Amino acid sequence: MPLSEHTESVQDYLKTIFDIQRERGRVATTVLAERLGNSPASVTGMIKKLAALNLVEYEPYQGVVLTPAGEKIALEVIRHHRLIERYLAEALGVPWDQVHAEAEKWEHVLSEDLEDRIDAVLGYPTTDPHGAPIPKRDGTLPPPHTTRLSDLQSGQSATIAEVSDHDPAMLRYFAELGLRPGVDVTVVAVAPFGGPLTVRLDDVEHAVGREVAGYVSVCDVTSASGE
Amino acid sequence: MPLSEHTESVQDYLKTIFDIQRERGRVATTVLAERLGNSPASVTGMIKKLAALNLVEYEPYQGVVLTPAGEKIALEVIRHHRLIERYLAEALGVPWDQVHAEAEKWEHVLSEDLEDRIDAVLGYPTTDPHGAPIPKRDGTLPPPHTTRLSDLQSGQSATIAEVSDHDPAMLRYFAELGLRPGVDVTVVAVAPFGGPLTVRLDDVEHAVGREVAGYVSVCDVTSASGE
DNA sequence: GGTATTATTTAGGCATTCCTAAAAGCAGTC
DNA sequence: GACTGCTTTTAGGAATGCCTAAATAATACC
Ligand SMILES: [Mn+2]
Ligand SMILES: [Mn+2]
Ligand SMILES: [Mn+2]
Ligand SMILES: [Mn+2]
Repeated sequence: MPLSEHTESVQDYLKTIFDIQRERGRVATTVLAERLGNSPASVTGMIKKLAALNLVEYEPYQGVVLTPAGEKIALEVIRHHRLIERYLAEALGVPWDQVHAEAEKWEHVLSEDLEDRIDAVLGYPTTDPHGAPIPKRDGTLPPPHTTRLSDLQSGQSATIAEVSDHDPAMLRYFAELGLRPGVDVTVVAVAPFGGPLTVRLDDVEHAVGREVAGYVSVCDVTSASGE
Repeated sequence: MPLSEHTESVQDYLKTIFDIQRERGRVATTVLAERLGNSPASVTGMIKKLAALNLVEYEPYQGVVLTPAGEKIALEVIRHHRLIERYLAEALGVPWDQVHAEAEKWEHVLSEDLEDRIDAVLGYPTTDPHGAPIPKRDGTLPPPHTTRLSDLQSGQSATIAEVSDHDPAMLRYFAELGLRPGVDVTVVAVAPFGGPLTVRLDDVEHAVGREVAGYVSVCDVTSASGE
C-alpha cells in the first residue's frame, strides 16, 4: 500500500507522531496539536480516523502510539522529506534554512521511481543537510543521538551530529557560526546559572546560549586530556 | 498574488482552460469536464467559483474565457509544469513518457525560488521534452504550431516541433520510431482513404497511422525539389 | 415551428479537514 | 474526598471539491 493511498494530512500526522514518539513515548493530543498547528479538537477527530485505519493505537484521554503500519508510512514520508532536503541543497543549491519548507510540500507528491533516482544521483546519502538520518528503503532508521551540545562540560570536544531544522532563523545563525554536521567543536567554558557556553569552531570562539545549544546534537565526545 | 493563493484544483482548471482555449476559442463546460475527468455538473460549480474570483468570464450555457488574471495564473502553472518536465528528463533521467504525471503533481508545490534555480541549472530552456514551449517568467508564450505531420504531402520534409504528451503509450511509440522534437522527417508516401503515412526518420522508413500523425506538429516544411 | 437530442445547470449529498464553544474527564492539592 | 486547573472530547458548523439525478436551456432536424 503506497504512500499515495493516504492524504497529505494523514501523512503529516503520522510523520509528526513518529517524531514526538521518539522524543517522549506516547503522544498526547495537545502536544500533537501544538506541533501541527491545529486545534486539539481537530486532532482528536483525525486521531480517531487514524485509529480506524489501524495506523495508530488510540486510548481515549491517553494519546496515541503508531502501529507497525503507521510507523512504516511515517518512515516513508520522513525518507521522502530528508532525501528531498538533501537533493535541494546539493543539486540545486537551496540554502539549508529553506529546504525544509520546500520538502514539506514536495514529500507528498514524490513517486517511488523518482525517489530512487534522487537517491542514486546523490550516491545513497545517509543524512539530510541538518544531519538527520535518512530512513532506508526498508524502513531502517538508526537511533537518535542522545547527547546535546548543552550537555557537554568545559574542556570536552565532540563532532556536530545534527542541528534542529525547526527554525530557519536559527539555521542561519548556525551557518554564520560555521556550526554544521561533521564539524568539530570544543567547549571552552560553561557559564553558571544556565548561562552561555563558549565554544570553539574552526579555531574561532563563540558564546552561544544554553537553550540554542540544546538544539544541537553531538557525537564522538572526548574530554580534554585525550580520552 | 502568487500561485499558492489558489488551490490545486483551481490551478488545474485554469491550465486546462488555457489549453482548450488555444485549440478552440471559447471553452464549453462539457469539453472541460471531459479533459479534466470530472462531471459536467462539477465543472459548472467550479466555473462559477472561477468567475467569482474574476479568473474567467462566464456566460451561462456559453462556456468560459480566461480573464487576463486567469491567463496569468494559467501561464505560471504551465511554466512550472514544463520546466519540471524538462528538469526531470534532463537532470534525473526520467523517461519522457513519465515526466508528465510527475510534473502534474509537483507543479503545484514549486516555489518561485526553486523555479528560478531549476531554470538556471537547465540554462533557461525554451521547450519541454515534448517540444512544447515554456512560458517565460513574464508570461510570454509563442503561438502554437499550426502544421501537423498528418498535413504533409508526399515528398515534403519538415522538422518535428512538438509531440502530444497526453498518452504515455504513444510517447513510447514515438521514442521507438526516433520521432522526437528537432528530428527531421520526410513523408515518403501518403496512403489514400485516410490511410497511413510512410515517413523516413534517420534513414529508416516507418508506416504511421493518420490519426497518430495528427498528434505530431512540425515546422520548417520543405517540398521535394528544394523549396 | 414543433420535436428530439444534446448541453448545461440546479438540487441534494457526501467526504475531508479544519474551526469554536461547551461539556466532560483526569490529576494533583489541601 | 472535594475542589481546581488543565486536557481532551463532543457538538455543531464551515469551506472545498467532487458526485448522481433531475430539470431546463440550446440546438439540430424534419
Ligand atoms: Mn508535509
Ligand atoms: Mn532536515
Ligand atoms: Mn496538476
Ligand atoms: Mn509536455
